[in-house]
Amino acid sequence: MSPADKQQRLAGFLAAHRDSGLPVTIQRRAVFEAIVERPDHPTAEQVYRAVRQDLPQISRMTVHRILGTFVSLGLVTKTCHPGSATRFDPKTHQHHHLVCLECGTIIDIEDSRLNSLPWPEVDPREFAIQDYHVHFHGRCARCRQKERESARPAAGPRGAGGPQDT
Amino acid sequence: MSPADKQQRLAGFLAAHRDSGLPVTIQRRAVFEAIVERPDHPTAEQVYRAVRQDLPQISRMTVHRILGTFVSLGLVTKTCHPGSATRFDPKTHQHHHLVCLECGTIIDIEDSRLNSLPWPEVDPREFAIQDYHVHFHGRCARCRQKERESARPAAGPRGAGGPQDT
DNA sequence: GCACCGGATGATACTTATAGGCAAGTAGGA
DNA sequence: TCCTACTTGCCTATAAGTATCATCCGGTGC
Repeated sequence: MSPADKQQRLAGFLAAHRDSGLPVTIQRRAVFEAIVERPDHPTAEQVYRAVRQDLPQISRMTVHRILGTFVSLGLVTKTCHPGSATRFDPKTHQHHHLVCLECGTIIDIEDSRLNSLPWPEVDPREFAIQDYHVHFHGRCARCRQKERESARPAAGPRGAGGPQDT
Repeated sequence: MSPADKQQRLAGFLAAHRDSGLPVTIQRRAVFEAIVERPDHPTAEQVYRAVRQDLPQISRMTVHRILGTFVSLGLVTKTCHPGSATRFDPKTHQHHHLVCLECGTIIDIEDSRLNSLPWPEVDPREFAIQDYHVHFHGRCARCRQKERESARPAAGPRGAGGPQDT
């Protein structure tokens, strides 16, 4: 994330607080800075550990509460993957995800073709659709590499840079 | 689910166990029967409660283990929604979900237009996509009804059948 | 029908994630 | 600078999921 982008996100953060009448505490600022800098999709626990580098006395509970506040302010979105804790995504515009079925890594996808899908024909009295999100499931490079290495333990898995057969 | 469908699913269950060399225990059979009968997407805890009606002595641990086994056998799929526990879906063919952002209810969508989406252009060395899943977010009828009722507490929220303004 | 074996089960305790209450502290405005 | 309302940090509690290990049971060979 470029410094200019970061400044812009920070301005949005301040504006959202002003508009809602919420005070801008150093904890909120620290949590926000910790989350916008990350390219990944951290869990509350990961955010907590990152924030503790700046604010060692912050409590886990506070991080949870602040992340909840950010979600209601629309500053971050919640996402999740079966078998792992709730993750927080600093991107709020429409985008989609690649999810590794083994390690749970989430990778962002920006593909405009996916932003204009047909909405299913649902009776609006039954369900009011607001937006959608596509999860592509599969296996990331690291997990596939690990699998290749463990599949041939006797054939020299570290040999000559490894066979790039994909 | 019709009795014929259920018989077919049960046959698939038995075949999957035979093919994998796994024993068919009464616990596994009970968990499977509890999950195929449900039209919703129960959590492990809900499956546990349902199974206890037939097998009061079954442990929560066993239900978790059996559901994990079923996922690896491909008999059920895991799904999840931020803020709620992992849910299990007895449907294994490609389908999509409506997810209520308030109560977490998950409703199945069968819309063939969503089954042939363009896959994003990802370097196959970076990520091997296997399948995908579309989540539509919004609010279900019950939550919207509740909101309407709480939005006008002084205007007679129970009056004359309620204004059907949707 | 019976015995055996490997894997499954059940009880318990443990870990992790999240929530509520309350006193003390702090941001922001007068 | 002071005041007030909101936030924070701590403690405890709850829920979901996991690890371990002795015991039990399904499946198979005899």
